[in-house]
Amino acid sequence: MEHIKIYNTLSKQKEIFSPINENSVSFYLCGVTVYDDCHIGHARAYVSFDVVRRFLEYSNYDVTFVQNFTDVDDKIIKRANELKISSDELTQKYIQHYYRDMDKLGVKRAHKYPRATKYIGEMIKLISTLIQKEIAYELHGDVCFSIDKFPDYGKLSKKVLEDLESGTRVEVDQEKRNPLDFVLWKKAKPEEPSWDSPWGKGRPGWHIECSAMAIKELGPSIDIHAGGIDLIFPHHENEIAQSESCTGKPFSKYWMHNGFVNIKNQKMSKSLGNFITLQEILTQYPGEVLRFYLIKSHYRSMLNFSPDGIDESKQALQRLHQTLKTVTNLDIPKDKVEEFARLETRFIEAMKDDFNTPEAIGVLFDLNKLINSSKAGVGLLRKLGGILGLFYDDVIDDDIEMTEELQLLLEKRNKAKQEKDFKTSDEVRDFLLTEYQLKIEDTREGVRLRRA
RNA sequence: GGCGGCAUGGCCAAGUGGUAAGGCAGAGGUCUGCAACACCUUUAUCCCCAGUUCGAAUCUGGGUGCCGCCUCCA
Repeated sequence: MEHIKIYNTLSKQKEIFSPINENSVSFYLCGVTVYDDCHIGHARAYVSFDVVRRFLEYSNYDVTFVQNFTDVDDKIIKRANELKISSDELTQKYIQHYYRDMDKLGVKRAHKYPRATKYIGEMIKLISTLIQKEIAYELHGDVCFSIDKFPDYGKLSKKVLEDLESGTRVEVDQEKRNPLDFVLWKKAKPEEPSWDSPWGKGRPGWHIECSAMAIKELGPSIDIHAGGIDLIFPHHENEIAQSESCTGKPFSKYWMHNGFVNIKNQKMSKSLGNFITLQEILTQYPGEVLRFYLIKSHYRSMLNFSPDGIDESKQALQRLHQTLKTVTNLDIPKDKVEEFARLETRFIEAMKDDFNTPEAIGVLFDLNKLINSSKAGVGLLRKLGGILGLFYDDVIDDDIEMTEELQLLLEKRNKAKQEKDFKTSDEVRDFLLTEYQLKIEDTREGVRLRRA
């Protein structure tokens, strides 16, 4: 396979990836609304597309990666009011938390993190254009997008308008021209952050920000636009409608969407309240273990979260690390060049096929076996792991604080072992296990403590 | 009600027309005072029924079960 294939939500099939301009790739990823901590679902999205980005970069594309922060929104206003702080204070805090969590997961920083509130001017321009073109209309200080003016409406989500209209869950505002028309600009209510506009004080609707930021930072037509599967409708559908109506150009060539993280067979989401924050999980597991767990299944499939799964991942990842630690020869032995090359090809082919990380990880374990049996060639493992964003930490064991007491116990056991007083040495081991929940392992590199 | 996705060994998970990758757990072995770790070896015919085909987990039709979207959501 020569080309990278990407599953495009727009066509519902895998397509050969061919960016608009030769070697450069413009990549826009929908970021978080910063009113709360990120959970495992967010991690999946950002890790998934981090892998996509890394592989494109590995394939010599010059990637410009932009990811927004939504820092104006109903939930932000509500939360800020509850906490009696400003929206700005609230969003600053969670933006920092975002960086903190993603750094631990080894997610590369975007080239730019535009924030919605810094692009109000751009949004007003877009909305004005839409009004001029009579695609948008004012309604009591709000501005709505008239979906009937965009014939392609529904092309991303494959929705049929009539079906949507009959849906019982769509709240019908009688005055809208079409019940499905969405708000571009919201009239200000008292006590809310607001900006001046040709239509009076107000704030932007949700969808317009991404159009404004993507167009401003990456141009009217971008290569890849990505986000969670839940954003397909209405968010991305609306982005397409407003952007393409405005510029007259295709908004994004490829649309990529990651599947959900479920927990107990139910979508993990803030509204359902069944989420586990990254902060929580990252106190129990190293970031790399969670990363490994997430990319162990394909980014488009559903992932049913379970702690057992993470334990399993930890165990598996540890084997790779062990090889990295014990095999020191980076070079591939001369008589096994072909065998190594075959594995490398398999890995790259898997990645080229819509970023098949589970398959690629499978190859990593075959490679692991080959390296161990030939006691050499560990450089390739490090390289391929790097494409997946693994091995950024050399140690994945939890840090165990070496207290004086622990130190004494270990010395006592060592001494007993040397004197072949195994009764005492076993007592120390049992003691550590029951009192500290720590396991002792005698490795070639010496004694190691692990959490039981 | 409309639209879409999924169903592979005890668990997780690739494969999507040519006779089932990989991981975890389990078993056997090497190592070890014993363990653990690590390493080596080993373990399935793919939800059900009918059909297409020389050949299907992979295609078609019909079931059953689970999930998601249609409202803010990665």
